[in-house]
Amino acid sequence: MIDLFVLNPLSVRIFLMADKKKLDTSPYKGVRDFYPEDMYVLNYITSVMRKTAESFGYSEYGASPIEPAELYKAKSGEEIVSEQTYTFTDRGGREVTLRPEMTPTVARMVTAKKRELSFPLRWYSISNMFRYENPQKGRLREHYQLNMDIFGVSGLDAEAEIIETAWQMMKNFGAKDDDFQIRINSRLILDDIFSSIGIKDSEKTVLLKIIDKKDKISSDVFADSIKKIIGNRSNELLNLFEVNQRILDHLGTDNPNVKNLIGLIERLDSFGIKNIQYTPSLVRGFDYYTDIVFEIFDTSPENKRSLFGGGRYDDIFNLFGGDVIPAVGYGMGDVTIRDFLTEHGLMPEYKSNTDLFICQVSPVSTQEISFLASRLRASGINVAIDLSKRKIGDQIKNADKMMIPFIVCVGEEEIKNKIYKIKNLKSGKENALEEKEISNFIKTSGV
RNA sequence: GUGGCCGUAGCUCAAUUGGUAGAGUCCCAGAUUGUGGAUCUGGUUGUUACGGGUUCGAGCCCCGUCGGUCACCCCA
Repeated sequence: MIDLFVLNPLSVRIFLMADKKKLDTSPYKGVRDFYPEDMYVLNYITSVMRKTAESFGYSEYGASPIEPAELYKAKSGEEIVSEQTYTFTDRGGREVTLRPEMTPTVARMVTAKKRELSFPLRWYSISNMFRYENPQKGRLREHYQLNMDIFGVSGLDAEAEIIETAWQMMKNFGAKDDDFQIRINSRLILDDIFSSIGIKDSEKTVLLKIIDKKDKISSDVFADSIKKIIGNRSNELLNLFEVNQRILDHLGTDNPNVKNLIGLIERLDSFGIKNIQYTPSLVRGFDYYTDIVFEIFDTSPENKRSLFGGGRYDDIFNLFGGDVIPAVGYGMGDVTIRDFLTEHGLMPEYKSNTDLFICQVSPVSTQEISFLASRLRASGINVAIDLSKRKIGDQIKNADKMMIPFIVCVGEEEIKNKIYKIKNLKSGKENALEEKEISNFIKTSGV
């Protein structure tokens, strides 16, 4: 209840009926408010993503965050849909889900217009995703995610390009080559290894799960877990996983999947991408990836984790019937990237989008400075005027707090002489200018 | 869904074995009715997350709920 009402007994009586608790001001569990400073960072992140994606010729698409629940049930296990997503029944009895990822949506869209789209297709999207689980570092209930996909190319050209965009993305965020590592593996190579030592399909799923954890658990636990599933065949498997190269040697360079992987790494190397690491234990879930998978890893000791990743997922189009469409792509979330930028000191400094703040000095009226502001906006700069009518010092202080780079105080003198002292709040320097010079001065100031 | 740690002023944090809440900062006013960050003076910070319980007495102890954080599960 508001204090004002508490003072008045009559009001108290009236509002007792409502007797509402004070509303909580914090955001819903696991989601974020974006105050201007936060929005600035999000906008920075998405602008780098957008710029990079478009520099490779990718077109932006979008879709509603709400989808029929079947879209996810068909693809992933029933458990993920019921326990890890926001799924509910709408008023019309339809079961719907807030999208936890973009891939099913984009596959749906591509399939629907397959005949009129010109392949290969290069698409990207920056959209929010939802998942229902307890928040932890790098994983909230809502996050924004860039999705980069290339459809209609079945050879390694697609993988090479998509990984190059990921690498370029990191470079455009200011990362150096040794800040991160690109880990690559092939699901098909794992399959070949499994069949070469007689692993049954029924054992594969559990085995992949353990292999994926190899770097997170001790080698003893790893060996024991493997042994538990495949018994005495584990010796051979563990031996192969001891040294990365051993797996490739075991299958031989005539193996088409090995050939493909080596070709991809050589291609990337020729682009000047050197921070690549063949990582046989890289699995990435076990849902729809069919061949090459890759992950971008943060190499800093404090934040050793996967930043984002993706791979080839040709089979997902089976869901919608019809022909298979080859597809390679990845998803990159804003939360992990934000952590990465913070960790590596790559966060941009906040700056207001307002270029100039006009302080009002009495007896000049708000109307008079409004006219000036309006003319300046027409000349191409963003201008805010004071409405507080407080002391000049306070007006300047507020402008500075809002990180507005320039201010000008307008009073009788300025109106009479038509000369304005444009003050740079960071340096404290003032320049006396005519009105028509102001816009150009600010635009070329580099602030 | 499970577990550890945590929750005191807008923010960062104090408060002795349980004895009715404090500092810095921020904010507001003034010194300074046309120029910010400095200094000085004065001023407001609060149902100690919420709800129960134990006690003469709870910020402190116990139970529950909610939230934060980290991890597990899972990973899109």
